[in-house]
Formats: sequence, C-alpha cells, structure tokens
Amino acid sequence: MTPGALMRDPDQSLPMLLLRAREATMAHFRPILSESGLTEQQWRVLRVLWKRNGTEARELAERTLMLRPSLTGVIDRLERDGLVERRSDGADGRKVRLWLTRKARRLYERLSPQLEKEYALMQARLTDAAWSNLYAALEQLINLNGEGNAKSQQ
Amino acid sequence: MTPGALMRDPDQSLPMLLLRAREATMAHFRPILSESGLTEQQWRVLRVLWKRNGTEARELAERTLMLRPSLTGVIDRLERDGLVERRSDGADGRKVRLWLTRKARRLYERLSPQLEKEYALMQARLTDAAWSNLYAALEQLINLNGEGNAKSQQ
DNA sequence: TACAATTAGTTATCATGTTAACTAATTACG
DNA sequence: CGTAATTAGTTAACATGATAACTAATTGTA
Repeated sequence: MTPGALMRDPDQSLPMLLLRAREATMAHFRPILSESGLTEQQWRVLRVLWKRNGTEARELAERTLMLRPSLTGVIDRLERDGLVERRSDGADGRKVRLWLTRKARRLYERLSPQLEKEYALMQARLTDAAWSNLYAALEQLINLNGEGNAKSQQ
Repeated sequence: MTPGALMRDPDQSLPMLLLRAREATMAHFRPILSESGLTEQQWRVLRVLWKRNGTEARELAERTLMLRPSLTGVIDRLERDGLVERRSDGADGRKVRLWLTRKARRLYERLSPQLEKEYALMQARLTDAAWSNLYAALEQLINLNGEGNAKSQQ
C-alpha cells in the first residue's frame, strides 16, 4: 500500500460499503466497455435485448434497473450510434419495442467473452464459500423490503 | 408478494445485485432526507463535516466517495442553501476547507436520530450472523483490488 | 533562484439519476 | 357507447457521475 495513504476510518455504513463494493467491482469492467464507447447502462440494455430481442421499454427499464426517463435517453443514444432500433408495437400503440442491430450483435459477441473472463477472474480470487456467502447476503438484504420480519422467520 | 409481479429471472450478476441491494437500502433513508430537501450526497458531506469540521475538499471527496468535480457542485448547492461555508486554508492557498453553519448543525441533530432509528430497524430484520456475514463479504470484495490472490492467502 | 513537475480546485461536456408534469393510447365501467 | 381512470413513453428541470482540460498555488530540483 502507498505509504502516505493513511486508512483514516472509512465510513462503515451499509450504503457506503455497498457503494464501495460496487465501485470496486465495476472497476474491472468499465475499461472494457469504455474502449468501445459504451457506458455501463448501455451495456445493460444490450444484455437484455441479447436475451430477448424486441423487449418493450417498460420491461427493459425494470430489467436494467433504470428509471423510465433515464432509459429514454439511453435508447436515444444507442439509436444515434446505430446499435438499437425503436419500433412501435402493432397491437398496443403506446408500447415501444427495442431491437438490436447487426452492428450491436457483432459488438456484443466481441465484448461478451472479455467481460465474462474478467468476471471469472474476479470470482477466482474469492473462495467458493465466500462467493456464495456474498450472494446469499445480498439476496437477503434485497428481499428485506416488503416482507415480514426475516429474523423471526428463521 | 403482488400476484401479477412475476419474478422473471432477474439479472444475477454481481454488479446488478450490488445495485439492487443499494437501492433497497437507500429506500429506507431517502424519504427522510428528501423531506428536508437533502440529497444523499449532501448528507454524506454533512456527516463528514460533523465528525471533522473544516475538512479540506480533497479529503472530503475521498470520504464521501465522490469525484472532485461532483463535490464542487454539491458544495455549491450546500453553500447556496446556507448549510456549508467555503474558506481558503491560510497555509496552502490552493486548499479549500469546508465548515458547517449553525443551520446545518441543527438540521443534522434533527435528522441523525431518525436515520439511526431506520438503520437499527433494518439491522434488526437480519440475524446478527447474517449481518456480519454481509459486512465481511463486502469488505472482502472491496479489498480484492490491489491485493494479491485472496484465495491463496487463506 | 528559475523552471519544470505536481497538487488543489474549478470549469466544461456529455451521460445518467430523480421527480413531476405532460401527451397519446388503452382499458374499465357506468 | 362514452367518458373517467389507467398505462406507456416522453419532456422538463435539477442534481450527480465520469472524463478531460484548465488555472492557480506549491514543491522538487538542477
């Protein structure tokens, strides 16, 4: 560690820990994405559309954990860059469905292996037990909201 | 759970889990802050200054996990709202030190108990074991970067 | 001492987060 | 059938995230 970098009592509150953990994690992936001019949010959109091309905007927002207004802008820029197409749903005139372009599919096929490799490397640096503990703990935290008292249910 | 809300295979990647966990967590606190017109980031600044009034901007950015340019704007708005004062450091003309106003101290004393209460409630819904597992796992994840292979060190 | 690095903070630019308001299309229901 | 809710998406306004460039002050060093 850098000698001058005193570890002066970092904030240990859960929100800050989650933020730091997320930053630490994304630091592995962001460089790969930004080399191709992609943001993290744009990649999340591509991932969902890769699995289910033609997803409607509402569902896309849910799956990418974005708010609707944010998604609108993300789609605007993906469309501008020729990676996604908007088409209106024939049955319901309100809905907008999103489709990957060929360019996007090529990009996905190029980046996906690199990102998976980084993910595997990261995972390899923790024991399997630590990794599954982490997942379980996060799931538990997420599921706290809207449920009864978790402690009493055990 | 809501009947119509199908749990359609949410993304289980670590970055998404961390994001969802953070959202789930902040959902407890954001309402309390926004009732007083504070953002999450503004509160982080007040927290640090409460513990160490007169912190310089560079250190403040580190402790609040904000980038320097973001902090500049946050301070601008806190100053505009009469909660923080900028003063230049006498010794080093480059540095800017930040100070809480009396208004900010009163606000802090009013909100802090409410936030701590929510934190305790959240904590009470997990077992002590689950809680410390979560903390340990997050710390481990954060400390992955810049260290050797953690798995081999055990 | 003079001058090239370094450091602290800000500014600029673009992208996203957050909330409220708005438009258009659809559904529910008297 | 017709109109009041509801739903999908967008727009608007403000705040923050991320990167690069910039200014001013300080430090390192020949």
